[in-house]
Amino acid sequence: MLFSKGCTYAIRASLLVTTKEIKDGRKFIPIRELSDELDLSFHFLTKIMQVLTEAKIMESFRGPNGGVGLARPAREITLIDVIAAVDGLDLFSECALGLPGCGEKTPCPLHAAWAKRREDLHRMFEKTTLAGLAKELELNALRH
Amino acid sequence: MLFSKGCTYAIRASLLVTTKEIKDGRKFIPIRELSDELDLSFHFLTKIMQVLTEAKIMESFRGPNGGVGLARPAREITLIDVIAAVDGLDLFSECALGLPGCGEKTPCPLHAAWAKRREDLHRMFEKTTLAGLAKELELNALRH
DNA sequence: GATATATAAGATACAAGAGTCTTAAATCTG
DNA sequence: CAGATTTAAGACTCTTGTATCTTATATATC
Repeated sequence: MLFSKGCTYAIRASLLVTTKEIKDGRKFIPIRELSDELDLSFHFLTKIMQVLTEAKIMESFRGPNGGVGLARPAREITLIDVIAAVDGLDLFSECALGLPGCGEKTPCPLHAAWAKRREDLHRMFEKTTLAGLAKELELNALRH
Repeated sequence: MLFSKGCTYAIRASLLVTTKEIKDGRKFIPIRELSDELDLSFHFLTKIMQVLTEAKIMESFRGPNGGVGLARPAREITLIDVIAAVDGLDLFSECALGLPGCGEKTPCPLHAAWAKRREDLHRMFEKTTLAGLAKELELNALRH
């Protein structure tokens, strides 16, 4: 898999928070509500949302009417922010063959081809914002 | 990581077998020799080479002067063959968010962007042969 | 045929990732 | 203030990937 499970859960949950914030105008969404709708473990998602909170991507609030919400406007949060917080950015800097010395000066035979593509992937995830994905989701719903 | 460790070892070992076959004209290379030169566990590499042998990418021969060798000409073995045997091809067909229903008809918001790139990656690994990588390695050595 | 060499196969051990559970702390409501 | 709600934190378990070890089996050489 490209991302760890935790990372895909983080992306899906962030996106759900975004749409709820935009459509319902709510500031904090209970993690229980997110885990129910995404059909995944509440406790596991809690741990992941804590990581996003530490990374200043989310804000959290305890007690009744509490939950998690975006710490910044959805158009200012990119997928790279979420990926970096959960999985780190090794994927976008590592050699495809895991060779530590591989680089421009001493390339492995796959270096040129992979470096080009991993940078393209990095740029794509950097350009993709939660607001953009939410918009995309809405358009898909309309088309069905 | 893009590939499992076993998969990167498989690629590196296959490539080493290729260069030894081309340069020294030997048919079978002992796994011990490969693990020594690649600096990784002999027993682990043995298991991986068994997978490649089962997949008809390698041939093996026991006893003195035995070892493993390419089952076909190096220009007919692609990286996709090796990757498919060790890690499988899920990476090139799966949704980036791990959503089972994701596809052209019911796309997740990342579908279009990721599908394009994962197909490009697939084509690249499909076009890359062991012979091509060995050639690349030789050119790199000349440039240093 | 005896011995040494080398892979084959499978059992076992270790580590990391994924997921669960429990307890604590903060906050709101009545 | 009491009780309900909700996140925080960390211990714990389960599973999977990674790695090692042991015992077969096949082959070549002498």
